Amino acid sequence: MSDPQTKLDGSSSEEKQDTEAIKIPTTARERDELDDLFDDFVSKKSIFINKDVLSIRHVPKIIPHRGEHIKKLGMILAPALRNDRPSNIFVYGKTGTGKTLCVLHTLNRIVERVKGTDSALRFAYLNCKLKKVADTEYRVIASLAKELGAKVPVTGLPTDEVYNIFLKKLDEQEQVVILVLDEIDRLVKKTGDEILYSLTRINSELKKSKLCLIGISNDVRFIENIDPRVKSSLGEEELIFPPYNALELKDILSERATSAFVEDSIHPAVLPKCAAYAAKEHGDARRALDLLRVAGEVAERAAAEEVKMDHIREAEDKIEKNRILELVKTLPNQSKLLIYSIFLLSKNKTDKLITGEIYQTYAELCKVNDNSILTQRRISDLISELDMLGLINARVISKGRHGRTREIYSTIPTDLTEIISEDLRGELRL
DNA sequence: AGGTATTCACATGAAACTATTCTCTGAGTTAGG
DNA sequence: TAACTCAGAGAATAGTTTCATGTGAATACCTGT
Repeated sequence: MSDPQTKLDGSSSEEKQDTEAIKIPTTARERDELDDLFDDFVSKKSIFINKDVLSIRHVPKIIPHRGEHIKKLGMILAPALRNDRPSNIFVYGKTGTGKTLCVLHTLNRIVERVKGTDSALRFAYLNCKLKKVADTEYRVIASLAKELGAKVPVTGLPTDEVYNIFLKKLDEQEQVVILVLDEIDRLVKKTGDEILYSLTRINSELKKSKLCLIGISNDVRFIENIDPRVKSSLGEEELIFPPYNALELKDILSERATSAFVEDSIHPAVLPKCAAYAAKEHGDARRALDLLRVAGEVAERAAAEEVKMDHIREAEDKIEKNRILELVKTLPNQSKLLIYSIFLLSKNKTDKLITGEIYQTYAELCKVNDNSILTQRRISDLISELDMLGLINARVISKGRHGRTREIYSTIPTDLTEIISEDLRGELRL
């Protein structure tokens, strides 16, 4: 999959089968533009060697500028090698600072080390952000139990029953189990800290096995307002991941770029530019990698042999547009109607809009679309939400005798509003 | 001219209501001993 | 008989509505010069 050569081979043979299946004799067809395009693509050298290296899921062998952290993690977790319980760890850092990466890397290495010996050690990783998987107490415990190989029904059992199943499975054999709870702050925000309390207390109920918890959070204030008992036991060891600065980001990028791109296919100014862009956004390595990947794709599509600054600029634009598009797509229907009315109004009007006229347009749209009309009170809240998302700009002003209202204008570039409007029109049957 | 009161058009808060999702329970079903 | 499945009840939650109160400055009105 990762090797472009095999990928191309695979798809071309598939294509052949397909054409045979629907019985279009290739010889009878005139060569057309598409054939040329495919030929071009196949014959041309790709500037990528392995694009997967730039994806978020990729776990690289070398993690630059996190040596200290990995070492510390290793030191804390090392007792597991001797079948002792390592201290619980609380890991904190903003998104894209390499928390998850370092933890998984260290755990993989430990498991690798244990392989072949008789000490039993395993780890389970759970991302609490994922809806429908780990966003309630029941689901977390059920997922954990599943990770350990127990069968748990999706619903129908009392929580403590699932808890018992989990406990039983855990205590089946003599082993050290390391539990990684990623984005633990979300879990606690949604369900409270009871699970954490029971998980931190679980060791006293276990006879054979030992459990070690690693909590990963994006939010440092999170640890301040949880149950002090949980706090002290989860935070036996704490590890803070500071954001990367531009120089470190550049190192990370060049590290990955060497295995992702063909040699000499990146203009020297490109990596610093990517790094600077991400450093601006609180040192998020994810962003930097994303930008580089998209820039590479842009360059490849433009048949360039080198990723240049122009490609970066285009990629930046593209990523931003994608972000907005995704954001709008995931909005609830009522908000979509609202934003569509804002687009409609701002098309015919140059100056700023106010809540009242938006509400009117929205109400009419609802009628046409056979949708229930929300109250102005609610719309007022929805407008604030759109403002927080950065889709519109709104501020409260007082117009004296003419009352107090919000001044609103869309911050989305006009060419994008056209695209979104088209989408919405189709989706909302307007 | 200067000061005060009014007024507009919503903003903002709190409480109440509603629909949906979770969790729990008990009853029915199934499979294996 | 244990394990599983499932429907229904109650609890929790998110989304909304209703009602009440707050807000800031343009404007209307008043007062004294």
